[in-house]
Order: sequence, then C-alpha cells, then structure tokens
Amino acid sequence: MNVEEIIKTDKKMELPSKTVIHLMLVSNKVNETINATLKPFDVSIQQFNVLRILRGQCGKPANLKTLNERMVTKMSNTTRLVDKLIIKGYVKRETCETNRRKIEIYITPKGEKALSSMDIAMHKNDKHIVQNFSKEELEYLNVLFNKF
Amino acid sequence: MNVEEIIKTDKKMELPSKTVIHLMLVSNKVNETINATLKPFDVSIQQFNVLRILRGQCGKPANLKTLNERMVTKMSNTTRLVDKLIIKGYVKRETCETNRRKIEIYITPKGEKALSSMDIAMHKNDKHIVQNFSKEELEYLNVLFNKF
DNA sequence: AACATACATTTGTATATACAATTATTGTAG
DNA sequence: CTACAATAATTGTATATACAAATGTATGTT
Repeated sequence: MNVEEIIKTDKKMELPSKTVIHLMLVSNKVNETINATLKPFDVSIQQFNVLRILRGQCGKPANLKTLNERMVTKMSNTTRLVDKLIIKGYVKRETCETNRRKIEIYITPKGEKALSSMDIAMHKNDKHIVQNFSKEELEYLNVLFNKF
Repeated sequence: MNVEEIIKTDKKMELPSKTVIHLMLVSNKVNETINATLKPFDVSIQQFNVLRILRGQCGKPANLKTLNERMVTKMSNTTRLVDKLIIKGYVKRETCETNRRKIEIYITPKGEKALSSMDIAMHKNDKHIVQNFSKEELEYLNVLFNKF
C-alpha cells in the first residue's frame, strides 16, 4: 500500500485530504480481497452481510427495515438482494402476521450451512488483511475508527 | 460511528474480522459524505479522481492505462468515465501520434476551473470527516494505513 | 513479407446500485 | 367511519460497474 507513491503528484496535500484518500485506497484494496474470497461461493459482500445479520437474529426473523438499517444499502436494493438469496435457497420470506406491511426474513438451514463455509474463508482473509499489524496496533486502529 | 452497536450480535468476533468490518463501515460513511459533496457538481467520485490525476500531470497528457493504474476502477469503466467527462467538456481525448494504440487525455481549462470549485467543497468535507482527530492521531492513522 | 503475439482501448452484456414513484397496509384526526 | 398521513416494501428507470470478448495497432520471429 504505497500511497505516497500513488498520490505523489499532489505535493502540497493537507493531512485531512491525504487521510481520506488513503482511507479510500485501503478500503478498495480490502474490498477486492473480500470480493475474491466470496466469489467461489457466488454471493456478493452485501448478500454475505444479510446472511450474517440473519444468523445474528438467532432464529428470530428480521424485517427489511431492520436489515436495511444494519446494512449500508438502500432500501430498494434490499428487496432485490433478498430476492437473490431466496433463489439460492439461503433465506425465506414471509409476511408478518400482526402487521402485514412488514416482511419477515429468516435464514434457512441451507443458508446457515453455506454461511459457515463462507465464514471460514472470510476469517482467513480477515487475518491475512491485517497480517502486518500487531494486536496493539489493531486495537488502537479500532479506537481511531470510532472517531470517524 | 457506533460500530460496537451495529455489530453487537456477533459477540465472539475476533479482532481481525472486527477491524475489517469496522473499516468497511467507516469507508461507507465517508463515501456517502463525498458523494453528497460532489453531487452539486454532477460528477462521481471516480470522475473527480480522473480530473485530479489529469491536473497532477501538469499539462502532460495521461493515457488510459496510466489513469487506470492510479485509480481503482476497471479498464472498461475508464473509457466510459472519460466519455462522461468529455461530454461535460472537462477533458479532451486525442490519439497518440507516436503510438496510435494509445489515447492521450488532457484536462481542459473548463475542467480545471470546475475542479477548483470541487476542491474547495471537498477540502471542507475532508476536514469535517476528520474533525474528531488530533494532528498526531491523523498522522498515526496514516502510518497504520500503510500497513494494509 | 507473413504470421503470431502482445499491447491499448473499446464494446457487449449481465448484474448492481441510486433515486423516485408506486402499492399495500396501518394509524389517527375530525 | 371516512379521509388523510405514515409506514413498509416493491417496482421502474437510469446510471454504474464487472467481466469477457472484440477491435485496432505495434512488435518480434522465421
């Protein structure tokens, strides 16, 4: 990650701008490795996130709004994101009995199983991404992230 | 940026995975503010980056390959990205005399002018993004970013 | 010179995303 | 109880992006 190299043309760049660009470069790089990791499983990062959130519900359903709040995506995408997961058989969609405006989404056993194997690959990738960091550096990095 | 809140469901998450998720959340948040900042100028982040790279060339043209290396985008996009900028009159595209495979791209005076006003808005946004950081924290953050 | 190979960019196509408008259901003020 | 606003999700559409294949140009080999 030789950022100085990449942005070297703008010599008089101030620290805030440099940091923002640096952040973007890092996140793009990380994103690429995540995409590559998930590719064999034929799910996108977003789809993976939905599955993770649903598993975190421990059997309780999540409605689209909840999903959306936990994710970065826009509402309109979430519907179609779930569509894709339904096609794969990873989640189930039902109308809420008490409030028929709401849609309840569950992860299926097949989804849980698939998610488990994704987890292993992702966890390996996560460790690879931060391989150059000491434990203390990582902890401090998380502290700094909270300031954004 | 209350990440612990957002990812609270996965209690036993390890530091590397937590950090990667944290990074994604931060970068998504930052991206949103950048998009909002550039919206009045009717350019995307990518288009803005192309303009910045071209200005950094100080009059010298950049070919698509160079542009692409400095950016995150895939090659196929870069062509169409430049198309958009040409429509707006911000850049000029010419075939290289000595190697007609290459395409040389210049920023126009109109492009430079537009970029200047974008810069002001972006710079303001950059400072806003990192407003909670001290100078030392920012500097250390950049050091940590280099470890990715 | 003819051919294969490499290079630089473009195009086609499928999928993803953003944004606005729409549908369906529920809550509530008069 | 009706009309209107609020909520939850979906759909339409335009634009963006990813990936593979195609185009046009240059270079190297026999």
